[in-house]
Amino acid sequence: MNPTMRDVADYARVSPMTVSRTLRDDPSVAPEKRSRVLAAVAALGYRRNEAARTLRVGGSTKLLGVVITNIANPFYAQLALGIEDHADKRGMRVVFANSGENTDRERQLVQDFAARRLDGIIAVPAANQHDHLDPAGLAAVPVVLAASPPHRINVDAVLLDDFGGTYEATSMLIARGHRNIGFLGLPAATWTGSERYRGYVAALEAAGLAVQDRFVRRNQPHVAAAVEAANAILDQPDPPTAVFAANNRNTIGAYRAIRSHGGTTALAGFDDFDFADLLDLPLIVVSYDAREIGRVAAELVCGHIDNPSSSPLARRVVIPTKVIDYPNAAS
Amino acid sequence: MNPTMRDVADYARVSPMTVSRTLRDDPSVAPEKRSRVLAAVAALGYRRNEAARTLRVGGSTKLLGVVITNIANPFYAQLALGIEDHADKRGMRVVFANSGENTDRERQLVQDFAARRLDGIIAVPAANQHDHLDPAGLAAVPVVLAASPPHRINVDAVLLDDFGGTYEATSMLIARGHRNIGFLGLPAATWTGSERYRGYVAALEAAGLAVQDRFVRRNQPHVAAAVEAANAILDQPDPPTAVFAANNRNTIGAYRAIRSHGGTTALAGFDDFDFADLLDLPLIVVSYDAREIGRVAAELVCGHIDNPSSSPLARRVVIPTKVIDYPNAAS
DNA sequence: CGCGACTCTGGTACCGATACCATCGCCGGG
DNA sequence: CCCGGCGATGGTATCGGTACCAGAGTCGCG
Repeated sequence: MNPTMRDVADYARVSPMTVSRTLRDDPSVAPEKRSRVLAAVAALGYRRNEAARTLRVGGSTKLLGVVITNIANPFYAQLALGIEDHADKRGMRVVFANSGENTDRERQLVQDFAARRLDGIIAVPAANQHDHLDPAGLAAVPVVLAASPPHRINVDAVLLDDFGGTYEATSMLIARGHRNIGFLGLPAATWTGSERYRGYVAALEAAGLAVQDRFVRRNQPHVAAAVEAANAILDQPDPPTAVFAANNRNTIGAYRAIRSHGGTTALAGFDDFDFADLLDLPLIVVSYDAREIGRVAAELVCGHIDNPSSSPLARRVVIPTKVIDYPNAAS
Repeated sequence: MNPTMRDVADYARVSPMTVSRTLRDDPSVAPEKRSRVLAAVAALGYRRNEAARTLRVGGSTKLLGVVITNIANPFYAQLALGIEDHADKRGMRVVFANSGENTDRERQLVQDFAARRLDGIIAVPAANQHDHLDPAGLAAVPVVLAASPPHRINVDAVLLDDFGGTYEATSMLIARGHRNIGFLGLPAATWTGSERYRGYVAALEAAGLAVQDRFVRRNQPHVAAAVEAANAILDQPDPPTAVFAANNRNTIGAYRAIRSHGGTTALAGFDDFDFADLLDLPLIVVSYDAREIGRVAAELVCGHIDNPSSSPLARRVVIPTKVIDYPNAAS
């Protein structure tokens, strides 16, 4: 068994209280006893049990829970870095869990986080159903959403300008003369999915162009499905001369499909990625600072941790997007 | 304050013990009281305090700690997925922390994990100094290393065939007629760094070629530094006709440098990545199943959790590598 | 020299849940 | 009819720390 505080106390011939105080840096411990305690700690390899401490002190596990939909997406790695940036400053650790874009699993995960009494939760919801993310049902653990505004619950959120970014990139395709533009999207049940679609439609309408449903596919869960969907669009008679892809998975899929079709279709997509400027076809991407999203989300959730009464603010922070044009002149 | 078990007991007019038993699915609770308890739980929004439970039961936080060097590297996202695959099966959660390739921070993180009494730790060490990763100094929390064998401590490890993969890829460059081959590596103080360099040297020597130090750079912490190092190699008189890059960061850096030098230098690198087949220059990569590394590491650490006596096995599992040739014919 | 004030230390109870043992009521067999 | 046995329930101590309060010792000042 691991040594306990009492073991240290016995070894140092003091009371457990003196040990506790020493480890809490309480100034009211005589230097001599203090050093005896520290020597005992070293000799026994003692380590304070944080679970017990948490229980007594009545809170603060110093853990921040993060529920995301898909770790494999590099967007989330950046988000994680941003959250860690801020958590570190406060001596907090970050617990990750992957919902796999499944709301049931998401519910299970946040329940588990609440039972563990994590100090706060940052969630990227898998769908528009958010009842299970209400702090009221989660032992009052503060919740902040990322990439999606809350639906029928009252929490803060950090958002992207999904509509604006898509609108701008689609408009750029239109400005270059494209009149038939395909769309590879995300499920309409997600905020991101509906907003990006809305941006696409608005840009077309602003230019007096009609949305053609035969050029629209909205549910590709992985790259292979995106390739297939893009092929289906490009194989039609009188195919579009450009495609907008609503996230990195779809952009990659579309890229592969376009390349295998001769590479003459223009492509724009949401989410920047590492190699966007090294590809062998031109590309427009909607870029944003994913790390900043994490940082802001962590700040917001820590604000609620410090000041539990401030729950019902429901703030929204919108992170701007920037359209980047990679000409990628075939060398 | 959150409701406690006593509150539930009062509400349901039973003793706390009956509530505890009900929530533990103990069969010896009469159906009628059982349903009264469940009703009270629902009415009060009660949630069992896992910290208290852990304290009493004396262990099992059901948390697995993962210390990695750099979350932004997609390799770790796959590793994380593999770990989660296995952890999930056992109802465990995963706590992540980023050491930033800093051994002091790594020490601090594992100490913190031990103090929290996590059930196990999986670490990708930042350097060859492993004393702080010895379970003996960590409240006997089982430790498994990934991507590096233990140095002077006695723990299991999941390894990559760093030497073999590098040897094979370098040999492929030689087989294609290259005689001067540059090397962009990792710090010699890391296992991965020294093994991959060893593989490079061995392949050259097996072909009767000499290692030329002027073509070797071994410490690029990020892509920008890798670009610079690659430029420095390529700008020399009589430059190499091929380069081997020891990880994805260096491969990307080398790729950018080669491209800006006209794209005539051949390139091979360790780590596959998403767009390797979509670039506009040919490329050879050493590929492996990163997710499998995580899965195996989780299995090993769970083995020790189940059977704490089996500590001193010091098993090694080696995950094979596969060389992939992306011709990337400029379309 | 006496007394309050201040410093340091230890005893005790308690955070929330559960292991252990005692108790109570009920049943059937002798 | 009495007693052993069993199923259901509750009381109590405990896990490892820490808040709170009490007590011992020291010092300075009137």
